[in-house]
Amino acid sequence: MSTIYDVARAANVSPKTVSRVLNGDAPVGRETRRAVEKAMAELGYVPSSAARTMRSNRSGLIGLVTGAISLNPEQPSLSGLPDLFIVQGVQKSLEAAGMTLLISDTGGNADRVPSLLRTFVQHRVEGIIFVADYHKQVKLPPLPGETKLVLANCFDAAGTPAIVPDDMQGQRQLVRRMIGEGHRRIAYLTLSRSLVATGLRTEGYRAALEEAGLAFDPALVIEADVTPPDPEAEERLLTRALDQVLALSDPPTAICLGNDRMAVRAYGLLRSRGLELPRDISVAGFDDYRAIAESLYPKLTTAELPYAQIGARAAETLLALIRGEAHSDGTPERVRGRIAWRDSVQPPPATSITISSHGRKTE
Amino acid sequence: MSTIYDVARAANVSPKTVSRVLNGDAPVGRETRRAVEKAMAELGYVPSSAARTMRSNRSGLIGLVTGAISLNPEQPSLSGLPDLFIVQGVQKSLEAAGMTLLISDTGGNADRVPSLLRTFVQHRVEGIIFVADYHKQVKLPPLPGETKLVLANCFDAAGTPAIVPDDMQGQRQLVRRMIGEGHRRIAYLTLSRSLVATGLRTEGYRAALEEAGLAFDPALVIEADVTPPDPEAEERLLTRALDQVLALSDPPTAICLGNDRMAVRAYGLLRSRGLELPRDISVAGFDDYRAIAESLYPKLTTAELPYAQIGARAAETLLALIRGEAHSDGTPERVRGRIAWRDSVQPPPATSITISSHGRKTE
DNA sequence: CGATGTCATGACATCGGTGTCATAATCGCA
DNA sequence: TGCGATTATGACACCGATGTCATGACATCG
Repeated sequence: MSTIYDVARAANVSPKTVSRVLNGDAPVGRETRRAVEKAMAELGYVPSSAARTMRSNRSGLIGLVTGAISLNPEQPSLSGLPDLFIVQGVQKSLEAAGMTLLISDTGGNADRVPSLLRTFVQHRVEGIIFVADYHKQVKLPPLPGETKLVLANCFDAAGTPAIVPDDMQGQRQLVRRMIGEGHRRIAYLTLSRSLVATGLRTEGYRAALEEAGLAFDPALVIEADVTPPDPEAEERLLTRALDQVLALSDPPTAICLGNDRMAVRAYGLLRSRGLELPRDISVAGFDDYRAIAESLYPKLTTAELPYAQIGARAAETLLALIRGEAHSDGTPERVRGRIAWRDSVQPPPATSITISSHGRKTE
Repeated sequence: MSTIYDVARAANVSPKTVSRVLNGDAPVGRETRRAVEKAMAELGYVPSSAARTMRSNRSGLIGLVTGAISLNPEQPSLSGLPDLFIVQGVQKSLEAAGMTLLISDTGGNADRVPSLLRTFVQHRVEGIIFVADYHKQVKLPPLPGETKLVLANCFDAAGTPAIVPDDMQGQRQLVRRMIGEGHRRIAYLTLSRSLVATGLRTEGYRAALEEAGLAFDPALVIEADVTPPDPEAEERLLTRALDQVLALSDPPTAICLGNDRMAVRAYGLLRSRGLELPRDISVAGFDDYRAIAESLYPKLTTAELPYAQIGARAAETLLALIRGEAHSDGTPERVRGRIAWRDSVQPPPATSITISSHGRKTE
């Protein structure tokens, strides 16, 4: 593998001049530059980032830690893959900046984080991005002083720069739009209440109701999922919650589920109770897990978790930190997702509106 | 950041001795070792892989190219994520060997491969793994002579070491087991015939029939999907194919679909035709895309694509190559997946068996 | 016209490890 | 008991870039 010296010799210049051509950090004569470029091409020269790193302390590497890639046989694929979209977003932004991504996976085992970080330090990464599999608070092991760090899809108590999804706005927009379709009684069967997202989304749900002048009915909001995942409990909770809201004297015409996977199960349960979707009742998910949402019939209306954007923003924030631009105001940056409006939410059936004393629409 | 010299001074030894403690490549006195380790701990010393790479030409890095992480907005998530399990498998094996993974994503754009490879060369990766999003033949741009390369989930004409799923055996085992449940008429609605996997799986399907002494009926095998994905065409093809086999005078009691996503759609179509699953008809998928297979009702029986294992084998093969162990026999290594036997395949209904002239079972 | 600044280039030291070779002490065994 | 093998350690050069400083040729300006 040829070196900068080989190129210098071939172009009849000094190595330093070749370096200048490479980095464009000082003027180089037109003819000289041409000669150097020719020599580089002919020799197939590719600079060694190791050598550059050593002298200049810029490795061009960014470390990323995720638990995402990991498939945990015990714990199927609840969180699973989606946060890889975050990685994708990160990668795209970093590549544009000429950085290369070093990805490590905890394999679901938080104990391994220190060891992964050590590997990163060995490679002298210029910054680290920590990606969580779902919106949560984390506590990271202490990092060697100056390390630049950004959190994606999570945040910590120390005010480390963080990018998270705007769960509140997501649910709010979704419910607002459902109300726009004519729904007045909207149930919300949530993920485990222990999740950060659940609190925020419930806020969004209530905000949307309030804006529309609708009363908040606690009977319509039920925690119907658990963390960590447990197929049996999930089944039981969702079934009970569904039956509970359906049995209300004034039952909902639409149901929001905590995520798209819950929505899949809700489809099955509702059908087995003789309801036809989306005619008899509307259903909405959350996450926009496309492999699911687009395959179902009817195609699932849901709120997007803007993973790719979270990744992109995390990368941009980190690059800014590296450039030395102060950035952190201590509050996580919230990224708003789109509403994926598909077919599972339709205007409420006329009968239902009539039955419920909230009828205001015609026919 | 402290260096090996700092450690040497603190431990009162030469830098070379510290190096020996680090690498364990030469005997070091018990007391000396202890002193060095203490000094390293106190100084928080982490060796610079850049420096090591320069002198020893071992970067400890492996490059991995995938189109997988990429989300292509045009082309939803057909292939999408599953091959990330390959990455996971690779990572696990490499980490055990002390290697770090450099991951690059083509973003679905093959033109970017050369540029990604250049980045890898800059970082002096010791080998490269190329991961495809589905089993296919690929043609890679020429690599600088000696580069160690392994293909995962794909293969090329040049006989580059490659690891692929054993599609033939997967389908064969699946069908064999369905036959074991009593099915005699099994339809197979395949993915696009242009896919490598389709040919192999059809072979497997026929092999299983043959072993059971069942005749192969071409009317039961229909191409019912397209590549690249096109929601409209997919819908049309699957609908037509389903109706076609259901209308046969001797209709199937079970249907194999080309993948799990097709199975999801088949669930919907079959139900909308008044069939109850799994009572009236059995359905099987392929891939074992768990987020789907386990969420459906009934839970989908399917053949696993052993992504994690493919990744692990690819990593092991590459490590062997790097160690200089000749390995490539020019034929791709096939990795066999498990059958994920869930609830969607049940014994055929008695009536159906009676009607079909193949009846051999009772009741 | 001399002082100063910019362009273009090179010499040289240096980043932090490790390969090579040398050296001294100790050990095993003929 | 003597000699080759092994243990334990250090001196030194070197990997391939780049930072720093120096130098000469022009250009600009007061």
